[in-house]
Amino acid sequence: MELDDYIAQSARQSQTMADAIAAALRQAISEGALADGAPLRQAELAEKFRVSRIPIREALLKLEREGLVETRPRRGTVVTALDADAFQEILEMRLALESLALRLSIARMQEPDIAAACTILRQTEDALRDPPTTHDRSKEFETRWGEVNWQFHRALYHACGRPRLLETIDNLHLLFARHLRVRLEIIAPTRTGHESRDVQKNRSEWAGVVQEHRDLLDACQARDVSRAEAVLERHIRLNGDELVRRLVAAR
Amino acid sequence: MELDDYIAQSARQSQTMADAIAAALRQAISEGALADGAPLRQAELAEKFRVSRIPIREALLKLEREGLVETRPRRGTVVTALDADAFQEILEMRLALESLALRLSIARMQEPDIAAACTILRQTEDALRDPPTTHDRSKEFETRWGEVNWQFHRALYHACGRPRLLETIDNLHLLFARHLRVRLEIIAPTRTGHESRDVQKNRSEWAGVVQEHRDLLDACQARDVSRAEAVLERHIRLNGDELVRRLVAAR
DNA sequence: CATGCACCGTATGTATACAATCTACCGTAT
DNA sequence: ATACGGTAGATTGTATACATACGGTGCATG
Repeated sequence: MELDDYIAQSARQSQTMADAIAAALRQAISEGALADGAPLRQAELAEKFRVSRIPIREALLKLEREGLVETRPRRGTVVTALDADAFQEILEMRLALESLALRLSIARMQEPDIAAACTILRQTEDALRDPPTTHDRSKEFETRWGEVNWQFHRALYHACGRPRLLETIDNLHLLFARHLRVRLEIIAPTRTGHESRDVQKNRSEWAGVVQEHRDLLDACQARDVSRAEAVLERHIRLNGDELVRRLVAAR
Repeated sequence: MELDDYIAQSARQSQTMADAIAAALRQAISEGALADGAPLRQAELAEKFRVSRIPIREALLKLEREGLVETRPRRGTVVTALDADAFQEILEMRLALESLALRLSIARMQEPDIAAACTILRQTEDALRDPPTTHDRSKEFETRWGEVNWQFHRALYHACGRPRLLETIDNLHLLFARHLRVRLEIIAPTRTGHESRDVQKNRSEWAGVVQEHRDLLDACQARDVSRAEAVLERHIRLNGDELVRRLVAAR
């Protein structure tokens, strides 16, 4: 997918070009279309998006805010590269803030909130029952699954009614997901002969995740804060530590 | 203090005008020189800072990132107004993240870190022993004290070695401190006749804060994580809840 | 042969100029 | 009198053009 395609999606729903471009770049970077440290030259992007460098610069500033890119004055902007330490740090922050959001959320959760989370959980299960067959669809599936997976978490936190907290959590997740994807591709690139085994392995991993989600929802319904937090902590830690381990092993 | 003065301070140490202007505006807003909801018109700022609107726009984008201002497309930028709920939210986030930072910090603290915190604590005590006499100096004193107070917290968290975490905490504190200042001015404006009583009251409050800081440092030296966290939580909560109470009572 | 310096290409930072849109005011019609 | 629509002013968003600093290459020199 080229940058040109990203822009078309968000062009009309944003009120300014800078916003649309920021959204397009955000998605492109998040999907791993640009490698760690890849330079983002203003003139090049301006040509691609058919705008001047002004909205490009403003879009890059927004991305810098989110930690997706880094700019050194007069030396340009590059996609942020996160090492294992940074990954660990983001994980710890997620743990602290998502625990907080969950705790606050449980106290204020109503029926509709639980119903929404339940619906998404079912979608997750459906997605899991319909595994990808070809290699091309495997990656698409992975992306889709990652999204719906995060939607579930968001649904649980939504009732907390803390906009800044939710925004920060979203931001951290974005960073997390991007580097999760990039690193996994580097560490375990899907080779032609090993597709099915990789998918198989992921399927069983994901089944575990779904189970944890179910536990989480149960605890929320029961308004059992301490159990919910324990499950969430374990949930995040399991996935995160697993990855940090692979990262450390790979370097 | 006029905006022109702010710029002079940071003009030479920043590499771009946008950065310098962002720093100047940040300080101005933080000090409460601009009221909640005050409009920041680009042309006006451009004239004040003797630059074009381009670096102004970029500075405003940086401030938007930090939550100090809010921009609605084609409708301009205003200083962010925080209500009691937002204040509560920021307090909760501080609690979660500062606890995390402190916990991580204690595990990695070395002698120099403790010595640095100790030095700052002593400065705090000195500042307290030298109270302001005139009304003009009272506000200046308050600002200075707030800074050194925060420096102590920073010193404690510094050893954690988590740059993103520290940045986020700093950002939250900036928002917190700004609105603390603005709200207190609104709620209890220092009238000519009541200066000394106000200062007196603040002095006893602050003495309590210093005592808590000492407890905190003790717990860190003893590497007693749970005690340190308990003291910190109580410390932040006391100050915060006190303010939220006043805010709610005042509206 | 290594090292330091000067020049040039390239990319970013900023100024000026133009376009688009929002707000406020005023006139008109009901 | 009030509500509605249109126009003018002001303000933001973007394009184009210019200024400036960084990095590399080549040459001169010790």
